Amino acid sequence: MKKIPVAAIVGPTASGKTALAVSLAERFNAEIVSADSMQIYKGMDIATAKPSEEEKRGVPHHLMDFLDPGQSYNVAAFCEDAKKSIEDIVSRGKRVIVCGGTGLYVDSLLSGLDFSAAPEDPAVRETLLRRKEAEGIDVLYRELCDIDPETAAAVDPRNEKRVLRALELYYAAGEKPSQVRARAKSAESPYQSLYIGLFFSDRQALYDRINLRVDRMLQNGLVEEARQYYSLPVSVTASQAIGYKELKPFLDGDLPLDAAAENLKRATRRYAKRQLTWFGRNPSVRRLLRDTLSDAALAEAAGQIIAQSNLFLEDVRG
RNA sequence: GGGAGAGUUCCCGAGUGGCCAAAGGGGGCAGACUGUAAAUCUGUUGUCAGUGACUUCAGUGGUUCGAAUCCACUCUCUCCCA
Repeated sequence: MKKIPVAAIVGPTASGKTALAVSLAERFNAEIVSADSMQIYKGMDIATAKPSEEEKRGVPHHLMDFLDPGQSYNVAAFCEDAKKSIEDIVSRGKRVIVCGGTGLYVDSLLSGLDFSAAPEDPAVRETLLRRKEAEGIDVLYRELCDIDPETAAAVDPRNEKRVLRALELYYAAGEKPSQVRARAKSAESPYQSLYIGLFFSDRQALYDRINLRVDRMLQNGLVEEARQYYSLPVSVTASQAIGYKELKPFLDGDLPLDAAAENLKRATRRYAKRQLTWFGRNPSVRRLLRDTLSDAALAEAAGQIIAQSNLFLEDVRG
């Protein structure tokens, strides 16, 4: 079967992925599939730097702004939804550009991970959670060591989420987590992907952009958005968003706004660093040094990479 | 003017004679990452050569085999009485 060509724009937050993706979409007659774990949520606009209609310039964006913050979401759901979006786009003869900063989502999708092989089991999870409370994570980790030394070796004993998930996999699937995961990985990817990653030779240049962006968010009403956000129930997934939890102490009157804003900037910088680490280790990412490049110059450089790769040469429908 | 107290490594903050380059936290830096991933977790953080050396605990001088820790004076800050 012919693989579907997909260009992926990745990079840290505030690096200019959104604008770049829109430019490229216009140039290559593409639509955008967002791979962002927070921009999926409705109402969380300012904090997630969701592009405005104007910024989208008429380019359709998929998997953005479609879920209520009360709903949980995860990689598996993303991969499933993204697959459908891509099929839809391709069926209409358009190209696909995946754009987003959630590395796990992008990589899982494009590498064709089969999550049906690694099921989720809320009941098992619940039981494990309760056991953790009662017996402690150490006991569970030792259990994992007995069950699957290979997985145990790769998981830090103190990383409760990972220990729990590994055990969940075992009790839900009935076989070693390492085997389950190997199977999930074995499926061949339906995509032919070209990663373009935005990087900075000068870390401070990125941090300056982040700081500036947070200031703008505040000017644009982030505080009010945070108030609304806290007026309704939020899912675990949505509760992780950077932008509200940092402002909470201010909303509660425990911290002045400038201090809360500083914490928000710091949280964002750290997030960006993790993204840099994630995408930086991927050898198939074509690096573009963003630094002081203008949006136009950046779009031109990225456009050339895509053109030279012949990724979008053939008719998608083949 | 008189009295009380404090000055520690990027920051906060332990340490009151050797086990102190100095707890802990914060911050920084680096890394991991397969159904919560904007999350979670790890390592590292005086300098230099890599089992050692060197410089550091406001400053100067002193006591001692040995001081961040004791003494004297100096500087700075906080507080109380005038």
